[in-house]
Amino acid sequence: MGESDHKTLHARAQHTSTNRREEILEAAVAVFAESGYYRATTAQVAERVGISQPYVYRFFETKEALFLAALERATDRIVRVFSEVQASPEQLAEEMGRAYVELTRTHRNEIVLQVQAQGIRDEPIRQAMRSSMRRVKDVVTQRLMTAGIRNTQPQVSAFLAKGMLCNVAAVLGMPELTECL
Amino acid sequence: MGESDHKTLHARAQHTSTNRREEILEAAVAVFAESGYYRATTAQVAERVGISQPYVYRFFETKEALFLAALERATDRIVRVFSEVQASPEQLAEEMGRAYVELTRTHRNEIVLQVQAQGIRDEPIRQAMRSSMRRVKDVVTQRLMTAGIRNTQPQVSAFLAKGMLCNVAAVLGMPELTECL
DNA sequence: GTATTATGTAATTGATCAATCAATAACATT
DNA sequence: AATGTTATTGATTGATCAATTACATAATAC
Repeated sequence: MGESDHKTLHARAQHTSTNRREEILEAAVAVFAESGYYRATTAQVAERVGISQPYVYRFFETKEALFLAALERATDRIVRVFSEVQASPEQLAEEMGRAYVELTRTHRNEIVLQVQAQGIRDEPIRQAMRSSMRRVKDVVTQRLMTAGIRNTQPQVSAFLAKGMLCNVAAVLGMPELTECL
Repeated sequence: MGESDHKTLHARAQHTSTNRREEILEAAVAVFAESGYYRATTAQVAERVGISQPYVYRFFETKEALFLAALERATDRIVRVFSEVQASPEQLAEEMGRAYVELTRTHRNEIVLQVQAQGIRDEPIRQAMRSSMRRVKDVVTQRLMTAGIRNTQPQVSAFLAKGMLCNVAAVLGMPELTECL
């Protein structure tokens, strides 16, 4: 569905509709990551932005829709990071791994969101997570293939596997799990 | 903490206190796995056992305590499975992998519980999950070391990583993620 | 300078649940 | 029968929240 709807993009940080949407989304990432999808309240999100709770519903139809948007933003960033890594074919996988570890530091909240969403049983969220996994798998596959790496699939799987362990390590705060990757 | 409290252990499947506890725990695994920790209600668990909702609280002080017990049961089984695998040193890791994939089929619900718990932000549950990861890591390390495998840590990490991807594949119902491991 | 739209809030509702409590039924033991 | 214990429930409460409604104010246009 729609997400790019910017008419007004003055340099000034005005409270335009689009800005608000962004602010809310950013607050949502933080609040959901901190409290988890179910315990997080729309009031918390509102408070963080400095608006009233009902006003959130001007921008997102439901709490679920808000969460899905936050989740998509996280997936977008992961895909973007992978697609932007520059390295020689021999070092590509390694560099992408490094970039991901970096991501778990700079945008931990978005990673936390992904791990949370993996465990959520609501069908729309499960679907979003399946889509997320597919998108990430696809970009990794495409990059490794373009780099001319043979027998791509096992490499991709191993790469994703490491990513999943990274995630858990980040979420649980257990860096020791990640050391020997 | 305490769990063995059996005075009456007739062959007969009476409604002894211990039996009830087990029944509730088993129901809880299923209900939590199906609905997720937060959406699952103690009433659902009770209904599944065929008892009243308040009666659940005779056996578990809080919903959280019930979830923690269910989670521990899941971890126990994983650890047990790994500790019981028999194979030559060269095939040990491979066989343990196979055993785990088998586990994700025979006791999917318990695996689902683990993935869910990874994303839950309540401190007692996070602690339980850290403990769970440590226990699993320890048993894998111990087995690989005992089998005389050199440079254990990287092997262990790679093994755990694959496990995490297995989990996600199982939870999201995406077997294709697991094929090329 | 009034109509209209965008930006916002306060107040409220309707539903859901975890948890408690007082009571009862069923079963042993003496 | 009297006494005690174990297993169990119905009724209720207290709190939390997503979502709605109805109202207010500021900006823009006409």
